[in-house]
Amino acid sequence: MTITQLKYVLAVAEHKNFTLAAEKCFVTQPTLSMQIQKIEEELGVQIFDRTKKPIQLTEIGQKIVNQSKNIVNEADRIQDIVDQQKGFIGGEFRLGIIPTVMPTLLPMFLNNFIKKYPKVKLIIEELNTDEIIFKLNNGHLDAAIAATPLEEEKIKEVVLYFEPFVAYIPEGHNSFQKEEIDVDDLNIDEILLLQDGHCFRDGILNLCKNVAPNEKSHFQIESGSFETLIKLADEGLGTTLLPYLHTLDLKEKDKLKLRHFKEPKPAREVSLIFPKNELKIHIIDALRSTIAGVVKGAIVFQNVQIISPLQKK
Amino acid sequence: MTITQLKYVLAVAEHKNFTLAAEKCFVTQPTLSMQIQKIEEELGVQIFDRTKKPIQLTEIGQKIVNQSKNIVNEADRIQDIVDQQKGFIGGEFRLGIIPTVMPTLLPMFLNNFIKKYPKVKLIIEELNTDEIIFKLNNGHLDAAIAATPLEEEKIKEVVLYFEPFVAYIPEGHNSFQKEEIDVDDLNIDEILLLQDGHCFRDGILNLCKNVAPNEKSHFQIESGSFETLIKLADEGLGTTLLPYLHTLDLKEKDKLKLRHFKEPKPAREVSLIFPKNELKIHIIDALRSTIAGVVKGAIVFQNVQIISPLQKK
DNA sequence: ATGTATTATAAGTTAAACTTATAGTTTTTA
DNA sequence: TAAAAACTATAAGTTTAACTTATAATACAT
Repeated sequence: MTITQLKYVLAVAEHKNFTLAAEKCFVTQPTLSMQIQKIEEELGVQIFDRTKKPIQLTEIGQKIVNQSKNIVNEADRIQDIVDQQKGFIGGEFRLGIIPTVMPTLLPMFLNNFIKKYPKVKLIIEELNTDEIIFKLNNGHLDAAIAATPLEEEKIKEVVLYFEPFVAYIPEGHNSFQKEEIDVDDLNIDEILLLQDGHCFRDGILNLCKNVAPNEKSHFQIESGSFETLIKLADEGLGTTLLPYLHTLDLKEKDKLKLRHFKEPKPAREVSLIFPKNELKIHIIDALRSTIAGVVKGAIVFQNVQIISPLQKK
Repeated sequence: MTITQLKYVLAVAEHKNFTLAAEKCFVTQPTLSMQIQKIEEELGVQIFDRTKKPIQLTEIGQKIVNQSKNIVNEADRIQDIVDQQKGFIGGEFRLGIIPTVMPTLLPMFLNNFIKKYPKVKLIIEELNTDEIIFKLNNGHLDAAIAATPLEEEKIKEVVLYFEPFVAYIPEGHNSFQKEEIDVDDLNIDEILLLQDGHCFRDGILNLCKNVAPNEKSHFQIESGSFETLIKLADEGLGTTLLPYLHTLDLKEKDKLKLRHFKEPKPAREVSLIFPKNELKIHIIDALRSTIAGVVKGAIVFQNVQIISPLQKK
């Protein structure tokens, strides 16, 4: 059994097709057929059920594939270990970003980063906080950008910036006339929230003091995007909260409905998080400094105080 | 980079000697020299410092070795997965046993087991509970025998037997005259304990109601073996507690100093514990049934009640 | 049925791993 | 300190494994 054979197995399992998998592995199709026959013979089991079209994994095959992913992943880390020792900044780097940060932050730093570190191949994935933690722990992500603190045992957090929340108040609302609003002016029942799984939601819930943290809101409409929430608010269904960077993209007409909070402004802490083993620390640090550079110009509120640190779920 | 090369690296790291390592790998010494040069060249680092005698790992080499252990270990599990599917009972099986169970239980079942399952190569290691949990979680043990419940997330527990505690009271002691004693007759300050790290100690501490669980005993002599404790007790330094199976080996003279507890007798729960993935479940089940068979004849107390289940540390 | 897509087999080539023989080092010991 | 011993590296040649090209076999679609 060789690592190469395991990679072939994974390729076939992924593409369900020997010919295509062979291309992806940069070998010919007969090579794949032979090598997979060989490992099947060595183990004494059928990994693939070739009678089905497209090809299917057998029950035992699925288990072998799962374990093979571990092995191949662990093997790839050897090179990471060496790269870190050498201070080499390059290779694949898998970065997770939460949905409420992705559209505003990514365009700000991506171009800068890839120009400055052309040897790094960034693989960026939009994931919610739970998925990020899972994938950081099992090695399928090298780092991620998420709202913190998370207080996860094996994950280190480095704060990138504090982003204040801005209230979006539709015209008919009784707080619309105020220039600045207070946290207590808003009630959890009238705030439109993102759907479950977005860490941003946790932040907002903690922000609203008049609701016990684990008491469930009876409000049922929860959206996956701020655009939807804004439209719902405009329909008179409530108010919503936007992270500051999101408000920069609004239409001028909608910007009139924004109301900043009085000091101390509620804010979220956005951090770069990564496994404590610090395997790719050089790339992580390059990323951190690049983001710090672009954010400095965008976030005008320097001394934001956090009045509601996000709690770990 | 191949799994074979990683095994060669591990062999050299272990034996600090190419010639010996080559033997253990069933290849000639030049093969090892060449393959290790090759992986060093591929990674672009020196794994071994050959200027020192015996050969030493470089700093980066040590990291590579640690990661290689993971990879080789994970690779070996592929065969385990296949074996489980086939119901095959054989191959290496690494079993950890806590020190206070080892000398009494192992001789009882080992002979039976190796006769019944000659294809299994048992590798038995005496370890304390913390080490066992660590090694079960990282795959360096397949199963273990320990006092339970541990309530570890990734570990499953199957009770083997309940073993009552028996008090060992030296002649001069004021409880020596009693035929049966009560838990309350003993005080933590006078009980001689095993040194820290032995889970048995936790059991005893919980047993003594007149001491708060996290309050430290001011008694300083803690031994690593029951033989020492018995001698100390005979010197008038206190009493001690012995698990029932240990009392069977005592000299007749010492057996006179044993006092059984009144019902409900304090006891410890001894279990076979193993990772929840149940990779080698067939061997584990073979082990469980073998031990159950021999213990049935030895533990005469059938309906022992546990009055003080061991707490997780 | 016949063309198409896909996998398996056969034969031959290339490359990798291994062995034997020996040279070069360092350490031990007389 | 010279010789022996212990150990690692190199060289040359062999064996084995991996890979390619060519083609056969199989399943699927129209």
